Amino acid sequence: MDVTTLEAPSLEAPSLEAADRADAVPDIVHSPGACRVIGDILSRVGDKWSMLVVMTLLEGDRHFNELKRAIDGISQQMLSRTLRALERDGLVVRTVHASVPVRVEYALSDLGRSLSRPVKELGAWAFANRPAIEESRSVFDRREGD
Amino acid sequence: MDVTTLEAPSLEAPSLEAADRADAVPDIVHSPGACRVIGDILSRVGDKWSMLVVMTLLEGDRHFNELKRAIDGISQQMLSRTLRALERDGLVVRTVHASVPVRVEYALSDLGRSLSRPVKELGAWAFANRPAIEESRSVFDRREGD
DNA sequence: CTGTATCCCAAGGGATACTG
DNA sequence: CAGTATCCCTTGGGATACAG
Repeated sequence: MDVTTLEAPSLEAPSLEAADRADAVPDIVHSPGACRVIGDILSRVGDKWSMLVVMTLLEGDRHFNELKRAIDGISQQMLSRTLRALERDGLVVRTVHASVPVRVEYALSDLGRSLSRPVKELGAWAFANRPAIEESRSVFDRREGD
Repeated sequence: MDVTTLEAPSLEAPSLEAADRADAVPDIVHSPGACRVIGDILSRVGDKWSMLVVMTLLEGDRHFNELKRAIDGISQQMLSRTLRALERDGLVVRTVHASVPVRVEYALSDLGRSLSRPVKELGAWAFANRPAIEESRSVFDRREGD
């Protein structure tokens, strides 16, 4: 699972079967109310913590502090909020083990796992194109500085 | 391009070739600095306006007010900011036509078009699973109300 | 250990008015 | 037409402290 392997995937040659599938996706933007829906889902999936939690849970179930340690950078507050939001949306399943020190396990639901697919694609895109984006930014900023 | 066709795609049977590809994507979360990168890209791509602009531009080049009208709901302010951010990141190309009433054309760059693929996937997921999410929410909220 | 509550600051984002 | 600037309110999100 080396990150460097990410440089390769589908930048110019985007694994045609996948491209195929994407092209088959109707243009949802132009349907009535699509903007609302897109905005809605994005505000859920689009915040970094949700994605990070989902991606972490992809590897297996985790307890609260395991998640906190794994994601690190996230505050208790945000982890708690994020998990409840994900649970509410049915993406994450919360299981309380009524042992002496209470343990709570978080796991992805099937819905959550299905989300991981497009999310990974986006992550892969981000990783693959980050150099291009940063290059573009520095060029832009340099021109601004004239 | 009927929206209803979106109900179908890959909920339980996620178009296996696509699932295949996603599984082939390395787990970027666990590489050093991955969180920062993901968060960074998400804050760019994750805000609804950016996505909406990209998806609108997918159909063809647009002028400022054409975009404003097409997306509707967006303020001048945000459209302006969003376009500049997208331009800075190299996702959108801005062309000024020095005619009498100044016309500015916005178009997707190759990078922008490549982004549209994962973005569409996410949009399709959102649309396909919205019913499940809303169902889950209402169940969750009802239990809260006990 | 697993949270919830409070405080508080910074960023997001709309409305409006003004400029080239 | 294509913006930039200002004002101002809402939301995101961190730190800390407290509770089951």
